Amino acid sequence: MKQNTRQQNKAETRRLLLRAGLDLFLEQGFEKTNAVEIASKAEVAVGTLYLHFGDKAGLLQEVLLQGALDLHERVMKVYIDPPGDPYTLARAHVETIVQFLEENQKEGRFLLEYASRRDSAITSVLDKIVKQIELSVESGVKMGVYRADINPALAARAEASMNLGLLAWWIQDPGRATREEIIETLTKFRASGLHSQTKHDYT
Amino acid sequence: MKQNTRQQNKAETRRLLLRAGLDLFLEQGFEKTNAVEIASKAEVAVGTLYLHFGDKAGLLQEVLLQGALDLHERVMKVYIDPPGDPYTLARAHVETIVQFLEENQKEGRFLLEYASRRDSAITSVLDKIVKQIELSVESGVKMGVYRADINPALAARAEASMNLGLLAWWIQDPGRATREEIIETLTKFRASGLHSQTKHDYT
Amino acid sequence: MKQNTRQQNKAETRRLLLRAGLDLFLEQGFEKTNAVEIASKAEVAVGTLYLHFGDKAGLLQEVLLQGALDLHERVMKVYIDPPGDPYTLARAHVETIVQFLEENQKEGRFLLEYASRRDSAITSVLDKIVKQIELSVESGVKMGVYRADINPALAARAEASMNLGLLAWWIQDPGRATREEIIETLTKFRASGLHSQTKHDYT
Amino acid sequence: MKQNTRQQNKAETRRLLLRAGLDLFLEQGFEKTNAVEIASKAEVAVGTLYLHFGDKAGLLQEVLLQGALDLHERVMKVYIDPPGDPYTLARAHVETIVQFLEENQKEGRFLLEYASRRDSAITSVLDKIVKQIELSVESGVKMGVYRADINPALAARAEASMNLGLLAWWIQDPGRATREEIIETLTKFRASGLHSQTKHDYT
DNA sequence: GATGAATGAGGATTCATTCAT
DNA sequence: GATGAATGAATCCTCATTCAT
Repeated sequence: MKQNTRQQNKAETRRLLLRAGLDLFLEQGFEKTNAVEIASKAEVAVGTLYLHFGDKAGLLQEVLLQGALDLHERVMKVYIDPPGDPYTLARAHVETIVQFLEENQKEGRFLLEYASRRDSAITSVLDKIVKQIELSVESGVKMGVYRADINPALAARAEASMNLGLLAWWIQDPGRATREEIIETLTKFRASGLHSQTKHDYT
Repeated sequence: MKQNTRQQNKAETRRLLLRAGLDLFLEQGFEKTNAVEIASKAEVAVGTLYLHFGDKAGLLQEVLLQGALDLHERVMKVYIDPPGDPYTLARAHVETIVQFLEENQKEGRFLLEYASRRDSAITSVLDKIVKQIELSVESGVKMGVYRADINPALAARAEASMNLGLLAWWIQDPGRATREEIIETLTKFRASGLHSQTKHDYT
Repeated sequence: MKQNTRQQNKAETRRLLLRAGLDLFLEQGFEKTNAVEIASKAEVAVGTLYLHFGDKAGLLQEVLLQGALDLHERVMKVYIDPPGDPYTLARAHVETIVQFLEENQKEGRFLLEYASRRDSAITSVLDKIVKQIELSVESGVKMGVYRADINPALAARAEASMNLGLLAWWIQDPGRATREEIIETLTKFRASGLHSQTKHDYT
Repeated sequence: MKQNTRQQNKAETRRLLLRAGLDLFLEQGFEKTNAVEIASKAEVAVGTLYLHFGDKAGLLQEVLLQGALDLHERVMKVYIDPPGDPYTLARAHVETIVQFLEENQKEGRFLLEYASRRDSAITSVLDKIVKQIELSVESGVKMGVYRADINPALAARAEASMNLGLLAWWIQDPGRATREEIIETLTKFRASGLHSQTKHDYT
């Protein structure tokens, strides 16, 4: 029992540090946030931060990983029992991300901010999401609803980039567009960019 | 004459510093690169860096600005006498960027790396490019070749994000796809994402 | 019985800590070895180290003292019933030390390493050994087998230094000389350095 | 000319740091002396220490090397035009060291203190001195004034250890013996330890 | 007796920037 | 304009030690 309390306290301390790190990294960026500040915000000693995460970068990785996993989990739910219709799937995918961003403003902003950084813990999670999109594109192509002349890996990457980029821009100042406009825009691009059609449509 | 030589030397020194800064920022990132290192690589004294750029951030701004302006100039050329057909325009836009990246690998990689940073000098240049895309979208809508139910500002931003994101990913390891595949993918998304079509197409 | 077991466990824990301390101090030096590391190597909690030895320095003292006492005990045995002949005594003294070093490589190396440190617990033990040598020198002088024009205290100190220094050097890389060569060298210096002889011998 | 002044100032700064380091390391030991303290004593900023020596250990090495080279130079002078008689050579060698210690109390004490530390810059210089003694022993053996049954390398090492050890002990409290007693003791050991004589002398 | 998470003062090192030459 | 030695505030990280369990 006692041991259990100790475990709980340790976990609680860890949680406090993760939250403090998230807040400060988001506010000021990783480089401008210093270790004492984080510890102080978490109301623990600096040493405790190093005890739990090894170094400041270790804390960043964990913060990032935590957020990325949360988002990943959400997005994956859409694919567990996916709507057959690509447009609906595209919309569900986009809506889930927007939903997540609205519920977890800080985590979301932070993730978007660091998603493009090299060597961040996010990269691998991002890759997984892209892979998932790729699979759904492939199945769409097989089913004949998506154009065959497309490279699913590239299309998936392009789409993820578009989502991330537009959302990062939007979330920095949500007054720039309504939630619905954002969802619409992204959905249209996705759905139609993949849909079968011929070039002569444009001439 | 002597004056002229001095001018030339000054410009040359500036060029050396910009190049050294670009190389090191790209290799190690801005924060991990220090002023003495840059000066040393440029084979001048640290003081000289401060003479030319005020401070380290000043050098970064100039490096970024230089690259962004070069890219911007290139992209703008496409819009001076644009092809009427949206698909061709989209392709020309994308091709120009890819071309630039291949000719200026380092500058390109660096720009893409910093494009998503808040407060970077690049942001304003990026905004200009986005604005240009927005105008072309608007004109496409007016001409009736683009769907009317689209927010040109958002579409432009979405497209720019997609370009940047996919290209950043590609340029980190060009073996991931051929140049042509990249151009194709981006062009298709752009052209079709904007083209008139109705939702029932997908049902 | 249970009490007995507890006693045994306590003694065992102490032994584990002493050994872990010895190993790590020898490998990395006292300053670069930290308490958690020692405890971890001994497979006990840090607190336990403090329970047994008060502080890190306390452990060092005990490690040193233990080794020094072991060595002292050995050396003293030679003087309990000493051979009358100075050469044989000198040889027996030297051989005992070499023997000890070979049997307790780690302890030995450690002792030699710290013997010259100021303020180490070893100093007092070393002083005792030197005193013992001094007594034997004095008795030799009285017996007329050692030259009278010598300061026994200094001679004893000189000899102890020589022993320690050469042995420390040897033990760091035993390939440098055979065991017998070391013993021979030290014995000769001792025996003859003290033996009566007149300066004109050398002219 | 200006450049020259700059050079001189730099050298002066270096000298100040070396002296401050020597003083403090001697007083408190390397580990207990901190960088700010050294810089402060040298009346420069901490950064300057790092500019000149890379790190704290770098300063220690230089201090040690400087002292060792000074001593080495002195000792070597004895061997440039050595007295043919071994006793006189032995005495000259010992006297030179004692002389040096008296003239450079601090450097001397410091050298002796650190001579036995592993991996100190001193080791290589000490090895050179030992090598020199070895050569003189070898030549003594060839000339027939030293016993043939001795390993010159070991004898040289033994003697150097003896010198260092006794001197280190003496210099810590010079009241323990007169200068003359020290010289006498070391000279006798050296001269007689090496001189030809047979074991049966002692039986 | 034993545990090990937490502490926080202390120390090493960095590096943007200055300024006398 | 150019130089580069010097600066010192800022920051990262360590680790001996404690104490509630």
